[in-house]
Amino acid sequence: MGREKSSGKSGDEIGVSLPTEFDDAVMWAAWLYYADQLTQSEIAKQLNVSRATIVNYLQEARERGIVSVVINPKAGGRTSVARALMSKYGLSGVFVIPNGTDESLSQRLGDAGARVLADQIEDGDVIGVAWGRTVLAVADQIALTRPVSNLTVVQVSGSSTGEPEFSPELCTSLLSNRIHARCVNLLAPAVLSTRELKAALLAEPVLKKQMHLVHSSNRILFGVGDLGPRSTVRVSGIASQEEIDDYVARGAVAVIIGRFLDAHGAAVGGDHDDRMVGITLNELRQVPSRICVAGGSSKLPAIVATLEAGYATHFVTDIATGEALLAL
Amino acid sequence: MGREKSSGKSGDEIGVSLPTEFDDAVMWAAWLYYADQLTQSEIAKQLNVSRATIVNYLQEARERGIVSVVINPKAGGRTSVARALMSKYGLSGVFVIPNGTDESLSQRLGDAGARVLADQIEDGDVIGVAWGRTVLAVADQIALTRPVSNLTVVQVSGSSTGEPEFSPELCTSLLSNRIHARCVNLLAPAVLSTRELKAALLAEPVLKKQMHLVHSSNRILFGVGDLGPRSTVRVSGIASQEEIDDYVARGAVAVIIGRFLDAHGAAVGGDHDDRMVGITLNELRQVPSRICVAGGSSKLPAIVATLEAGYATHFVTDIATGEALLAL
DNA sequence: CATGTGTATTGACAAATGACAATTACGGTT
DNA sequence: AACCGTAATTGTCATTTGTCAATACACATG
Repeated sequence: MGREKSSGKSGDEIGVSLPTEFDDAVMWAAWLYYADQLTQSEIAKQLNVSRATIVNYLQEARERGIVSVVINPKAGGRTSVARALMSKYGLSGVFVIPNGTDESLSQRLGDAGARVLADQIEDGDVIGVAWGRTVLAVADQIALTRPVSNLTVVQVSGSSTGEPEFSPELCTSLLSNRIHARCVNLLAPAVLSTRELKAALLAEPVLKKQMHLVHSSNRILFGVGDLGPRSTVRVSGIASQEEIDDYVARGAVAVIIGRFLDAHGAAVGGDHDDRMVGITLNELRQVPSRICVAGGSSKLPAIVATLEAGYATHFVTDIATGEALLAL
Repeated sequence: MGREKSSGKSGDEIGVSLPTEFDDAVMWAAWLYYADQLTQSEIAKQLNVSRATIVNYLQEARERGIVSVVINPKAGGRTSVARALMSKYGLSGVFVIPNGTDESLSQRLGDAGARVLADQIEDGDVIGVAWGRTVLAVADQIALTRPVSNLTVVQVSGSSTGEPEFSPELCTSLLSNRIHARCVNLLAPAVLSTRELKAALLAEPVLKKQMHLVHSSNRILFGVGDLGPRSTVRVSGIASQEEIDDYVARGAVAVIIGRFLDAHGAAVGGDHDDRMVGITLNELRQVPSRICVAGGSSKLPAIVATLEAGYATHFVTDIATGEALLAL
């Protein structure tokens, strides 16, 4: 009576033991609850267990992805702010989330970004991934609601030696893991000490192959960094404080995927820029679907620069930032 | 204060008025509840309405498909019964739903079938649709959780003049409507009085075109009918009681898409069969993905016949029927 | 200007739910 | 056979949620 153990060695399982064995009980509880709309008590009666057990089963079902709640991304793009942003910046998709606490902003944006990305993903996609707190939040919360096969996730900029908390490698591998994709980490530092060394490294067959994959991404996910004193770039280790100050002196207000932008989104190049390994801004523009996730008042000028120059095709933000962008 | 009216003629909407305008409030309530996991009271506070209103918003969000609960069809296929059925009948997918009341069986099967179909649907699909109570239940409950474009739904058998409650036309048009697909109704009766007339009709350019589309379906959805006294075929009007009795006398135990099968799934042909307009059993086998939805003890022999002969690639049933099939 | 009609909203109550500590069952080990 | 540690299960209670009749509101009509 009740739920059979998941040990799998009981007599009625003939032959091969399958890898991901679902407990029938969990699946059924989920079905009866979410599809048939029975109450937990009714299900408990039917399965001969206590209601509390059903609560646990349902939790498990949600955690294991047997059931998931999908919020139609089309609907998110139909709020008034989202539509205004779409027309103002010529974006093909915008998702705006409601207000919440400031501390949880990147978490909440990550959730939204994850849903937007998950919705777009198709068989055979090659998904480029940048890095940063927000990108990591997306990677951390993404979950596919339908089976997709043959995905590749590729790191689009070299690996940094600094802050490992939201490194390119971590963002890439976490995301690929969550969506069961092939993972390609760029086997190169983000910045090299000379252009010559960079050129030599990129000439290596391994890297040539990897960079080729970077350039063939059909989607890319990135955040926007500002250049304030506590900003992500300043702790990321991709450039020294002096180098960053130099970029600022030359008009930079934003960073995307390691590249610096001025107030109108034009590239701010230079020696340091030339020594960086990763997708360039012009290459970025070649990617058909470019999802930018960013929000927060401190990033406003940086976001404006990014959007104005058309680096994104899809934009995920919060309502406060969205309204501020429209007010400008 | 509160929710703005959806009249759409207020001043802040410049230019074109978009067709499906979502109320921001509904969208936000949905987001805050399902994504941010706030309680209804918290959301009510934030949006300055009563909690009861939030309940209504959330209901509306579910009804309008802004949020939907998806049950991973892969998981449904991993219950022990589903896997046993897959191997016994060589099916590539099986979904088994738990027990419930007998009256609601076709509703519940319809829900499951709808989810299985919705999960499979891809851009550009041509979906053949048979008819019957179960097929109608699928059509009635299907909802896409992601945007899919360029779908065609095509009626795979002629239109009957009998029972209009679950006619081929209704099944087809309802389904196509639900998934925003192009709808192709076969402009011909299900049965003609002579073979010659049928041949003449099928020679018509319009029908030639339509039949060509039928044959190019890449998915097909059908139910299974038995031949008992109260069965669907007997009220459908596709054949007279005498004709049906004749089929039975010649060994028929099942009907799928208007075609009669013997106990092992072999076609039971004859004059009446020759006069029918619609996909044939051999043509059916050419369709890559064939979803069969059926359950109930009275249909057991009919289902066995259908599955044994390999007419289905995917099968949706209830646990009672599933276990009975395994016990045979 | 009163009146009707349909829809959106609310408050109050009953039901359903989630959290958690206590309890029980189980597999492996002396 | 007794023991132990882990994991599943349960009872209880505070919180959250759904329902429903009553009310407010906008808009059209006589």
